[in-house]
Amino acid sequence: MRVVSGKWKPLILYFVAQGGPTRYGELRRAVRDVSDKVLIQQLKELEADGLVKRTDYKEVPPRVDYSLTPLGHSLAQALVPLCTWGTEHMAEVSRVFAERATWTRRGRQSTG
Amino acid sequence: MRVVSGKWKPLILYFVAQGGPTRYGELRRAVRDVSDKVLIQQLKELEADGLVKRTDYKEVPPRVDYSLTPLGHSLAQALVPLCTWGTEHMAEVSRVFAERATWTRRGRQSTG
DNA sequence: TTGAGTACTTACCAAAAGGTGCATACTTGT
DNA sequence: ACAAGTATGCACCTTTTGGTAAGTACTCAA
Repeated sequence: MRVVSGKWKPLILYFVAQGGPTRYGELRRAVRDVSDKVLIQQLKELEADGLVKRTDYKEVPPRVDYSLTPLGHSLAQALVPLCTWGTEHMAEVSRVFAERATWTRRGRQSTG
Repeated sequence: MRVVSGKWKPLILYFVAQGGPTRYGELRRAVRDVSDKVLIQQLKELEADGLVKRTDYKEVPPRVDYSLTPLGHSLAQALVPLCTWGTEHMAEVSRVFAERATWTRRGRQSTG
């Protein structure tokens, strides 16, 4: 749980798993709404945990890409059923979530 | 991801899945190291998300138990591979983690 | 010379998450 | 009378997480 917890980590794993080695800029555009700081941060953590590999081509202008390690691949596999669950039950889950979001703003409910 | 994120939620799901309807006190002792406040809080969220069902027997002294809804069961299923992954790669992952925990305290590394 | 693109880093800030300790209302055991 | 067990609630605080805005060193195009 510790390794995947991070607002954007599952999404990062998803994109890197899909596209093979992925450049930083591509990830940045793919993930959308993530800031540089956080994206870098999560990539560093994934790298430190041995899930992704960072390759620096030492070119100028800079070129770097990220790919999954074998460990990362196995994790991506293990996440598939969860991803499927999310997709299948998205409607069900986000419906109750939407309801909550409504009354959460103005006080407690009175569901007797 | 939103539904399972919470320091103790996976563990709660695990215990409730294992033992069938589980009383609050049992959970409390099973999960260990969780505070009342947080345990209750996570249970309420799981309930609000439709994953667990709370049954209050209206007795005195109070008796309440928690069980999985069908949705909760399906989620527990989807978590199995991830759990397995965690178990299988625990050594690998926690080794790098331990190393990091060491130098993280005294400054950056210089892995050239 | 200005602007855009590359892959980051840093300082600062806000929100979320989790933890501690105390309170409740009632019963059972000593 | 007093402590312990039952399932919570509340006020307060710390830690963790994520976000914003700016800066870096360098190249290419206008």
